[in-house]
Amino acid sequence: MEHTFGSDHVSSGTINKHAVLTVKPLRCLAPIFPSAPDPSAPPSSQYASIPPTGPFPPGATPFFPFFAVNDSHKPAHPRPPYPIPSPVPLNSFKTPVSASGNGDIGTSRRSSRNRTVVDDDDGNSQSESYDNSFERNVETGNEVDGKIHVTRRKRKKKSGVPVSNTEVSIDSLVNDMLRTFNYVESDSVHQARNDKELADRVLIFFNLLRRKITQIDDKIKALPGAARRPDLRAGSVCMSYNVRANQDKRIGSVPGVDIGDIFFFRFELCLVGLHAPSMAGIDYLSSKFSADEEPLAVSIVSSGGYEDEGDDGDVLIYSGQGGVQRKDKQQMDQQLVRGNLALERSLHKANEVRVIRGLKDFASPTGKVYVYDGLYKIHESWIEKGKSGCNIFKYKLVRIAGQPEVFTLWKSVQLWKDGTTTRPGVILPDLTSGAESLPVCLVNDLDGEKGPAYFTYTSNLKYAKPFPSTKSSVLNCDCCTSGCQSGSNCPCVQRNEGQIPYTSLGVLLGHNSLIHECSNMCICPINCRNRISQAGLKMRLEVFKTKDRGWGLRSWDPIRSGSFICEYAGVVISENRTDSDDNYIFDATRTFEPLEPRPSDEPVKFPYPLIISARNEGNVARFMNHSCSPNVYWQPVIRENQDESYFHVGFFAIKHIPPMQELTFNYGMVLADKGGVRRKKCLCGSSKCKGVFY
DNA sequence: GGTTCTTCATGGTC
DNA sequence: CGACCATGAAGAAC
Repeated sequence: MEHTFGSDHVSSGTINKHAVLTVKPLRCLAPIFPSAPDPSAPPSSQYASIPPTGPFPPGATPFFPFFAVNDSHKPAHPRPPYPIPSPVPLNSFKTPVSASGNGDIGTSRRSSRNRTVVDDDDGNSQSESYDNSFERNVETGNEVDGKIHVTRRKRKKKSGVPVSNTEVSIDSLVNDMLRTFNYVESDSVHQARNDKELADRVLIFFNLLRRKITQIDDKIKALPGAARRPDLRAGSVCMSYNVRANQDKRIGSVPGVDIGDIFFFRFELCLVGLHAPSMAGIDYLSSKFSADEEPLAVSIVSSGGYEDEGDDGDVLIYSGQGGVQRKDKQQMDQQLVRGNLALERSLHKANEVRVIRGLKDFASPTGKVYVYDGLYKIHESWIEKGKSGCNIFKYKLVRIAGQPEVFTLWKSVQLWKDGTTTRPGVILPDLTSGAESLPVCLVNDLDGEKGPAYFTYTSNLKYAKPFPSTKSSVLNCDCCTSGCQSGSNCPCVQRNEGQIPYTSLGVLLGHNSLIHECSNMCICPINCRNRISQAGLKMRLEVFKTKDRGWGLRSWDPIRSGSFICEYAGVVISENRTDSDDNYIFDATRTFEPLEPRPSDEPVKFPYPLIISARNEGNVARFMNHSCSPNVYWQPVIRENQDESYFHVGFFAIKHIPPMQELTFNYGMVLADKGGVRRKKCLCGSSKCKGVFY
């Protein structure tokens, strides 16, 4: 991506804060504090004709704007034009299809080669007579049938293990997801337009599957004490069905993975080809595949398991592996074998080594976030005595110059959050003036502009007319005083087809048609798991001046894919009152590209009209710019009222978003026959850019 | 080719 | 909250 990781910060010394703070428009940003909508006013006739029954009326696509993966009902769209193999009941995801058959869902193409990409003598990465792209791989497999060995993945089969309900559920889930994602032939995942898109798709699939498996585990209580590892199971499925990228090990950078990209599971590193071992910290080319018959290190994960030192952003002291008896935890001398040997050889070969740093994820106290920190070279190695008195190998890695800042940026953000240092370029420390649960600062470290045009900050969505029937004194749910649970009889949960649409971390389970949240009509507390989008901002955001697209929005915190970011606040306006000069419009009547490849790749429409103007009053969402390859999408959420014409627009992360990367969503397309909407030139810079937006 | 072995993970429980 | 622990899966090594 084009973000520059703060390298262009104007130093704080160049900013006259006093002058900035006296700028009039911004001093007038008086917040309007959240207030309940007026229930006494008459209902809006604009939406009154829409039947409140069912998630969607007949004929409306339930897949807006994306698909819905739901194991509780079958997809409602007609059969796609291409042949879909009948779902093969997988015995278990652990033993995916051992039977023969062409085109079965279980068929996984996996060539038996184990080519590697190695450095030549000049230090340039070159392919060993083999192009790493999967499309090429598939081509070759088709053209020279037999040369590229097409095999099914064989897994160890545990004998005598009964197939549990959980596994049955997961099997059908996997089948559904593979179909929905059009991954029936595993190769179709690789129809991505570029490396980045491929890596993104792999991660999206993995995370959707992982969250769904978590949900099934929650529902079907597994044996107590049994460690449930949705990450490993989802990862294993991805491996089996070849939903992965950059399978061939290589030295140097990995296509589709940018420096600064973040990951939340070790398996994600594995699936995008950044670091193959599922647990081990050192990845290396085995001696068989390296030029000198010596192993060479390709990547390391520094995650806090050993006594590493990495305080300096450009130097990392990394400990070798081994020396710990895993059963009795006894310490012993480390040996110069495996990863340690590979690092030693890489020191002499002076090849680039990818470094992934495992940092504490402050957003979730239990969690860890892995940050790809770019390429390093090993400068020294030595042996020292560890705390236990045993020998430990140490390696000094130095970051190659000229790469975008990552670790130093993370450290800066931490200091800003602590209040230890001030964010350079701050114009206003909190443009919401306290209307949000967290401050949102306004920053310009590019030029002299002092802020956006005047507007009133509100965190609410205002309907032109209040809710209709206000016999809503009837409680929505009065069952869950400690928060609602999936699978319960809670009416709010039932409206979501029996499942709370969020994980325990508050991450959206999948792309739903419509989310029914609990509300202040319910007895459950505000921290109920079914009230994610009304609990306010959870991450530190900033509004900043972009290079060429006015003001934009980005986050100081890393964002997990599926996380709620904010809703679109403003004033609901009617369709015929839209003003072509209004640049702060959210328009649900436009057509939207599906997030994922679907049988028909046509844009889809949301079945209800909703247009919000945030020109005069709005929240942070009004600063989100358009992009043709966005990292945020929107999702209708119903809360106070069960009438589906009164929904909120919730924004969720499509993928993991590193700190300080601009948040963007797709504004949608306007049909050609509709006048009055100005086209604007799109500057998103994406390879999929359509050139214009509305 | 199968099997063993190793491994800076996880999520739960205490 | 930290220590502990059972369960894991990929891939190198044998």
